Amino acid sequence: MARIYNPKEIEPKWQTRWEADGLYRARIDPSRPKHYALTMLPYPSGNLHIGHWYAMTPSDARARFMRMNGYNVMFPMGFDAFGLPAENAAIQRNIHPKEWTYANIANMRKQLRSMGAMFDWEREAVSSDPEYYHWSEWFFLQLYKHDLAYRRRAPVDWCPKCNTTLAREQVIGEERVCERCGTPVIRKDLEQWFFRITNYVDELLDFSQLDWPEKAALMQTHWIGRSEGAEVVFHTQQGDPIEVFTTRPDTLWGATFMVLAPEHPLVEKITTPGQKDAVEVYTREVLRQTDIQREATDKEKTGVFTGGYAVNPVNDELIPIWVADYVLMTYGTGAIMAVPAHDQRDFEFARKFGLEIRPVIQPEGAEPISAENMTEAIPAWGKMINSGPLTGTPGDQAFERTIAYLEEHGTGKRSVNYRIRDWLISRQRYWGAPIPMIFCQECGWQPVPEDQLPVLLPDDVEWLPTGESPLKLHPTWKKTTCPNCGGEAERETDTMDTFMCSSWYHLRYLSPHYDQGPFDPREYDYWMPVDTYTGGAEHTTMHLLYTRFFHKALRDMGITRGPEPMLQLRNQGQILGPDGQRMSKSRGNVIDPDEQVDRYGADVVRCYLMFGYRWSEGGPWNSDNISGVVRWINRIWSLFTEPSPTGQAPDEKEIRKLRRKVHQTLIQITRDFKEFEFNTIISGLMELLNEMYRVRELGVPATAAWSEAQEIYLKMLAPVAPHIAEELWTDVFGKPYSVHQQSWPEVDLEAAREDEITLVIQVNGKVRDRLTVPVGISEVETREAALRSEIVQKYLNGRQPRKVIVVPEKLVNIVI
RNA sequence: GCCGAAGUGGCGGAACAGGCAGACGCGCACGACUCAAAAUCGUGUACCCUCGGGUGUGUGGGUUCGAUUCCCACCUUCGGCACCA
Repeated sequence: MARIYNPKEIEPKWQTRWEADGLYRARIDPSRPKHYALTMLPYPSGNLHIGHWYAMTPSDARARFMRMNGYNVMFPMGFDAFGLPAENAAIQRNIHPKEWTYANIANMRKQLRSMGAMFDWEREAVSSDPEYYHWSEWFFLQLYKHDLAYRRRAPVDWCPKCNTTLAREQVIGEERVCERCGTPVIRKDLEQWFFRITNYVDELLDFSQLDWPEKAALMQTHWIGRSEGAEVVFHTQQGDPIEVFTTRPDTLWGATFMVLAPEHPLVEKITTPGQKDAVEVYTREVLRQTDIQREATDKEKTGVFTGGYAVNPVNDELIPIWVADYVLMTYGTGAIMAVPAHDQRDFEFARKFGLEIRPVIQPEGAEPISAENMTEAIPAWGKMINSGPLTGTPGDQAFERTIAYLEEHGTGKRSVNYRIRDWLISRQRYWGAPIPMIFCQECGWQPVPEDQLPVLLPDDVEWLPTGESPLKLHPTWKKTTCPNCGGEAERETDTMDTFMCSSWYHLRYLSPHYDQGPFDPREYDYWMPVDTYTGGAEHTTMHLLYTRFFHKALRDMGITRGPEPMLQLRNQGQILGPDGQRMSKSRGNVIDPDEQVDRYGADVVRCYLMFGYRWSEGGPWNSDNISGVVRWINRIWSLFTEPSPTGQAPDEKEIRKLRRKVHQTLIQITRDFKEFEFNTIISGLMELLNEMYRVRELGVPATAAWSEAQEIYLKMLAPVAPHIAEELWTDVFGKPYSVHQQSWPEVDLEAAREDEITLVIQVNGKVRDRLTVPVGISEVETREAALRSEIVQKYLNGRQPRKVIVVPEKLVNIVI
């Protein structure tokens, strides 16, 4: 009796059965190769988004494919559960962040289960659980012990809406807005905790061990921003050294003035009494401005003369020292030598304030440069001119020879600068892992002893409308004793950046309840590193950079091993609303996955998300296109559950054709899984189904080839549509449970082989004829067959071809 | 401004070593079934055409017997960076 395809019945049925049987439990098994597949964990915002489905279900399909290929696969899931939205809910709706977070997690677990993914829920980790953040704190202490965590007063970015500092990476775009809430950040001078990610910059620039998208490596490379150059020491007339960094030491003889950042510590000292008022007015004005105003690249250069002079160490010339806000205190030394002839910014400044412009580089083949005629700086490399002893040095040697000259004379040295800053991890918020440090008036900052971890967050907290951290306001929590002298002391009330928690979650999945350390070393030895990591490209310069740093720092402490934590990375694109805009509640274009699952079933939603897009690109949700997938799934159901026509004798040729299509599809789909090309996996399965429908009418269903096709079909379907595949395999066909424990089918190359091919005949590059020829036809035979073609004869019209190109088993091009 | 990626039918997309452009699907048209509609099934579907053929993968050039694919320039869209010395 044919049944109707009813995903509402079969999907929960199998989800329950798989879970009860522990089908997806990942256990150490040294006899099998392991595969650690990881997809970025969600923030428990309350509801799963269709974007989560888009990111996770193809990852799941691929993890399932790896499992069928003999790998012992771990595919864990958890929650990045600390963070500001929980506190905002607390302030707005008077719900405790813990309550809000854990209610959301409970809901999202349910939603995640409806995907039918092979998550191993026994390995679930939640970063806001004390048993998790115990070890976030412990990692902080290890970094502190190894001098990779330190406290420093520095100008930092502050989000006035979130009431907290942010890492440089969390300030987005030219508008310099908060990564979370989009509010423009302001600059504050604060004492904060930092991690020394800059100790690892050179290693972080090495991507040779990684199979990552080039784009991701490039973004990290740009973010780190390595520049090679020289450090040169100038001296003021009073004898104070001013260090500058330059990428163009070869232009040193063209330095006609110096510029200090307004915050530079020497500004006050070198300013002469006559310039004092002007300098003070200027610096005060600059410091008043927002970063956006100050760092706008199109604004006209401003600055003021200090009255002081410095000596250029290569020619002993006195050059004026200016203060200007186009020099940033946060990069290099906060001071520059200005070479207006060869740097556009210095050029604009010099023109505006009438400072000398002196060309010292003559690029090859260019007109001789003269200061009067220049309309812009000449940044190109070239022969050194007007450069004392180095005059005449060719462009390709200028850089090295100048550095050698500086080192010989003790006035400078080779130097490398980076754009990246140390990672600011202090957050003035409640809902995060406490920074386990104690301040004692006598002993200074002291780490919390490891046996006193975790420092627990207090539950009894209140929020003031000012948005100040409740930890700071708590009456007793911060009061403690100094671990060193036993005297009265105070806890650090700042918590850690949540990126700290997510820098090691892949390690917590190894053993989420282990209490002797952050993870069980036996699990580490078997499962790490992560073999395949998938997620959004927006995490490239934050989470992914932090995670790599974390792994390398821990490796140097002997905690982790190997060069990298995540070997292979793939980024999926983004699903937009049906209007092509980013989905958001305010636009009202949000697609709710629960609704879609309710309407079509999880298998259809999974397959549509795989079929409709290039996974790496994404695109707008299209509710029309899903009907193609609905039809396809229904046609699978019908073909596999309805009786096939009988009576007709099978045709050998059709049997051969079916087997060929089956095995060709298997080859194609195997490759597509490896390459993350999910759309052609589905279209391949659609094509094969169409072929099965075709031969069904031709007596083939009574044959062994038909049974083989059905079996291979369900195995290939299993990773993408796990429920219907299981239902058909186990319940309809009565094959041994579970389809998800079957091996990936073996390709029969003989069956996949074509025995004749369509030879394309071109005349002058245009297709004129097609011939059917046997596989293995020789080049000579191919050529002759093509020339015998009537159509070719007509074009030749008795003439000899000028040239005949033969591509074996593909094409002949006859040039007349 | 700098760096990078991408532009293919009405639409999503395929073409994986430079060798049949448009697989698969949506949509549309026509047909079958039906009193009718939906669902389902079948056929067709890049454009132009005088039915010989001609044109066509953002635009213009180049390399090649042959280019969606390689090279150069430009346009558009998206992503990253942005006074980084």
